[in-house]
Amino acid sequence: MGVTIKDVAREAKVSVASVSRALNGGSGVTAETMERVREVAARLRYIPHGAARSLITRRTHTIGALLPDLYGEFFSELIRGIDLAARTHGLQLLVSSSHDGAAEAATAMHAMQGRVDGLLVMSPHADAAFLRQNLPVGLPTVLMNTVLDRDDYPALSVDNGGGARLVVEHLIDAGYRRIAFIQGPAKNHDVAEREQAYRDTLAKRAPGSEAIVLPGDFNEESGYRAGRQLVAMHPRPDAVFAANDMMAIGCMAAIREAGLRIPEDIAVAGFDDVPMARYVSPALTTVGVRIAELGKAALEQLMTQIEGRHDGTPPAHIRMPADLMIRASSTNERSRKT
Amino acid sequence: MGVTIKDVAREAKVSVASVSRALNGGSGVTAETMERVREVAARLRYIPHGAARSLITRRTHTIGALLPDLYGEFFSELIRGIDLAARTHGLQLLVSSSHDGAAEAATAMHAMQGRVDGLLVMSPHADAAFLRQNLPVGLPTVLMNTVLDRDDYPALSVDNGGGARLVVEHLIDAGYRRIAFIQGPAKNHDVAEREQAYRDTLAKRAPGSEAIVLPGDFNEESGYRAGRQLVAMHPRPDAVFAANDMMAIGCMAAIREAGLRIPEDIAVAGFDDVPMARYVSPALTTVGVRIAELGKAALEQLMTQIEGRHDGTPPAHIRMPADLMIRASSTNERSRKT
DNA sequence: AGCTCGGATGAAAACGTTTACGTTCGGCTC
DNA sequence: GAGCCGAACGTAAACGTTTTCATCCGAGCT
Repeated sequence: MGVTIKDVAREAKVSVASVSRALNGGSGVTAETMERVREVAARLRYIPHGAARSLITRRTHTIGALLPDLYGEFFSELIRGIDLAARTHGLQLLVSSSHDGAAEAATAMHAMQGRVDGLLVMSPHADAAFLRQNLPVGLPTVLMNTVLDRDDYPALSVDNGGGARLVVEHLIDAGYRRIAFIQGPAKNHDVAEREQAYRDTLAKRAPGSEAIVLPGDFNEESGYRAGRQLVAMHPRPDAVFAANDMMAIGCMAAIREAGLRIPEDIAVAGFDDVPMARYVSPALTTVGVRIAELGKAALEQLMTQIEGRHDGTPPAHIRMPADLMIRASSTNERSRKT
Repeated sequence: MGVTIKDVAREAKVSVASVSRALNGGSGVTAETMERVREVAARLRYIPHGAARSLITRRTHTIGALLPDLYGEFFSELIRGIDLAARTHGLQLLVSSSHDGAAEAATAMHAMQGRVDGLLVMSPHADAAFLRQNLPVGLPTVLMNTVLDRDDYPALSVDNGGGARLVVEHLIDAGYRRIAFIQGPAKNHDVAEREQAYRDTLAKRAPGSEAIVLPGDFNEESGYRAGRQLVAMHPRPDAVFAANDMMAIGCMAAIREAGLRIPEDIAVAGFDDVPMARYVSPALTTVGVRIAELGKAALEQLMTQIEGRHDGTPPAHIRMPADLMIRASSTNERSRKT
């Protein structure tokens, strides 16, 4: 169907080898034949067949990204960071998302074999055993936000613990004491780290107070439900820290509906700093995680691996710093309270 | 480096042909040898080489998506729709974005050759001549939001004109008369359609009023700048229709800063219905364009083309309906005004 | 017993490239 | 003018699969 290198060779009256030389480096051919070949190739609209080419060069100029989802600001931002970095290296992006089950994730990984030069993996199913079993051997891989018992692969992740600690410290410093926490999806490792830091910081910095934990699933609606529970509690919490921004926003809606003021009656904080966070009113205090930077850093890490510059050092595990963004939803100037 | 089919064949003491048969359909081999081959393949962690396989099968199980950008709600949503549809067909997604120039877009297209079964194209550079010149011949292609003089390729696009008309009609019906419009990027075709409909509707439904057009570039900040200009005008417009939601939101900030009320002093409307639109206050009147559905529809269209069911009918050009979402930013109950 | 038929298997071609290796040929050095 | 060297070019192998075709073998039939 398509026009191949042979067609060009025949038309230009040279061998396929010369066509290849003329179109690539250009060394080893006369300026004249190169000219002629290029002209013919353009006229015939010859475009090299990617699969055939990468079969022999062992290079695909593509990197694969395995993500749990594509929905929402977080992944949008992550992909953007990866894509931006990828195109400075002249790479394409093969994305695969929404692996609900481990089997599906495995299939996606297998499908990458021979089509990518390296893999960026963010998957809830990606424990060490799973990876060892399913990763194509010898394929450079970098993990993102993945819990790993051993340091088999380089990994990047958000400093969930540090971010959550900053939030709780900020709330305590602002005088809030009964601070609730809204969880995310059950098996999410990021959430677990945030919750742990919430509990630890609370215990350390406000010894008398107890942890108040409500369920959630990262969606706005679950934040709304948690907010409904929250306002009905006795005694009522005076601050709430949601495991992500969307739930915080849902929670704010519930608080407003109950006729309470933010932050005078209840302060609200989130996690992620999605663009929307600064537009809701009051603007949402949250943790900025520089997601695009994480994507970029992960790709750079992958590139050093692909280009074979393993300097013998064991694979690094980098934590991306998380910044506290203090906004109106928690900046009530009130002094201590019981 | 990787383990190939030959390794499996040697280890299982059969020919590569039998390995291939055992691992694929399974027909043409004894149950016993199939068992043995599968065991060996699993033990060796054999994963077929995608490029080699698709070189001969002429199938990649991948579709390419050429997008101008990945940033923001619009593309996030679009990719999600495409991805969702793709995975029901068992397809991977090869994305390529941010082609600033035509040359870059052409390179991206060429890189797809031999790596995808079909192409989804959304590009400002994609006029008919460009496509004819750069699209790999014989590669199924569907266009999205692309202006085309002839009906060479099937295409899907948002009903920009219809959506904009609904907004302007709504504003006029609500009693607004001095309605301004904030433009998007200069060469954007969607924007041009929206602006045209704005002008037409205004002329038809509110004959006395004149068009007031401010520059913008789709970013929130340009909306803010337009808002600053807007509030300083004499006479001041009493409504503003931004070519997208982010600019509308920026504009709202400028209006609020000027001490004016929305919608009492100035009504605001946007386009796209990004998730944020319902969370700003007042909630933003806008046009919902079902972006994910557009992506899904485009992919389905592409699939029928790939599977060779061209039923002789000329390629369809489908318009996705746009729904007016009336919210608080424009629902001031005021009767006519000069 | 001889024949045919069909299923399991292996050898080899094919996919479209790149590249190692020969071959040719022109020009240079002596 | 003979010999040599290097550049240009063609031939063919290689990449890892799938698939066609031929071969082999055992079972069933006459």
